[in-house]
Amino acid sequence: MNAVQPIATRKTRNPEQTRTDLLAAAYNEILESGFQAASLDRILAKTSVSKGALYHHFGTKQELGLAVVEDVIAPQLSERWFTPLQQSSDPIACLQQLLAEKIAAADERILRYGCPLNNLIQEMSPLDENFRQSLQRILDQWVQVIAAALRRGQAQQNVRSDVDPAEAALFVVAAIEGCVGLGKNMQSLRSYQTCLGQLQQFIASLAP
Amino acid sequence: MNAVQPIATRKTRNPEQTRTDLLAAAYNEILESGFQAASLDRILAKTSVSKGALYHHFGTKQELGLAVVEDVIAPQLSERWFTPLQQSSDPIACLQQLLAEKIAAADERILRYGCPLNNLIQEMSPLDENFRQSLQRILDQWVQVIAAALRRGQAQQNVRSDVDPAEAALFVVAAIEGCVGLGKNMQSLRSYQTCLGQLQQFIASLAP
DNA sequence: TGTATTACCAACCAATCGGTATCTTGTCAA
DNA sequence: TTGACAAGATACCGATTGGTTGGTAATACA
Repeated sequence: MNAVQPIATRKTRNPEQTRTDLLAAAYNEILESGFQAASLDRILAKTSVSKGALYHHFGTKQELGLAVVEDVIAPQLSERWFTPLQQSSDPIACLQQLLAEKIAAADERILRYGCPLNNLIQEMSPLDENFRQSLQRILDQWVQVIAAALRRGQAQQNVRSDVDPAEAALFVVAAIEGCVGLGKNMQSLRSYQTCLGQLQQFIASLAP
Repeated sequence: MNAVQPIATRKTRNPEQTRTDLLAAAYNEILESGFQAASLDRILAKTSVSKGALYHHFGTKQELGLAVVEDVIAPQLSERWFTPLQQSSDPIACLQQLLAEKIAAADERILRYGCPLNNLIQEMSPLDENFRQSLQRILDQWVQVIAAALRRGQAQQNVRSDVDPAEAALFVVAAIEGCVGLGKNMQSLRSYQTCLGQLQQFIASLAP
């Protein structure tokens, strides 16, 4: 009945899969408990990976956390925000659509646990310089991508010429994280969505 | 040489002072490490209060944390934000001045450790319903005070009539926390201040 | 002055933490 | 087929965690 198993899944060992499983479990554990309170034992219980295997792949808990930032969180943001913005010539329309998607996609999970990037920023930035720099690279890229899009929009007269692209981009990112953080406390889908709606109004005000 | 010691300081016991000392030390420890990672032993070391005394005043670590929220953080915000806004008849001018003060008062400490209220919201809201509700009461009040001020401003035609006071107030609070959170990662006074400057521009846009 | 109660102290506790030591086993190149 | 190394398993470690215990001393009240 069954097809012949592909070699990759017949192997009793699969280090890449082990690493991926650990990253996925660590990502969830960190999202739910924060990094410091994230328990390696709980991560291992979720993956049925042994502690020896974990410490074969990652030298320390910090190293595991940084890998979650680089290999899980960064690609997530890159796919959802950076790529669309880099391809768009009308930044205002693009931002409005991205925010509209964010409003439409709002579910219990983001309302409860917020934004993984923002969570780690608030918790780890003052405590660990490696975390701070790793997170800042992502944040910088986010701001730069929006700023570049706004500049292209100005060239095509889709964006008011008196707008400072860098400053506006900085504020947009801050406001997004602020909205998510507020929704996390309010636990109200409506508050979260109206808050992002106000941000949409701000973005609309950047048009000529 | 010394004046006669007042009775209050001559007493070998001073429970109110003990409680205040514990709250102050806990506030700082929580600000620097977060609530979960805050160590009771470190708090005790800072205050030279015994563990027995701590557990006489506070039943659990959670109770201590909630007391910090109610008795330290809430009064701080009340003094700096609620009172001025409640007394003002021109909410836009008042908000601009409060933000100007925030920009001028920006120092290394807020840049590094951020906003105590926001820190606890991000860390504890998903984990502890008591924390969430206690923090939400403060956040709700903040939003309500701004919304009420905007409504009074509309009555006096200092604020555009097409502005929804509740929604705008929600966004202003979210944006403030977003700016502080962003500065916490960037570790750049300039970024922090320009981000708040953009918020000032948004608030200016609420005027007729 | 006697007494009940509040305030405090020092020593201790089980549980959990991140991390390590030692070992076995699977995989692949030669 | 074999040797070398990567991958993984198990048992253990000291340190730290929040919290408890049984007791003492200061204070307020009668």
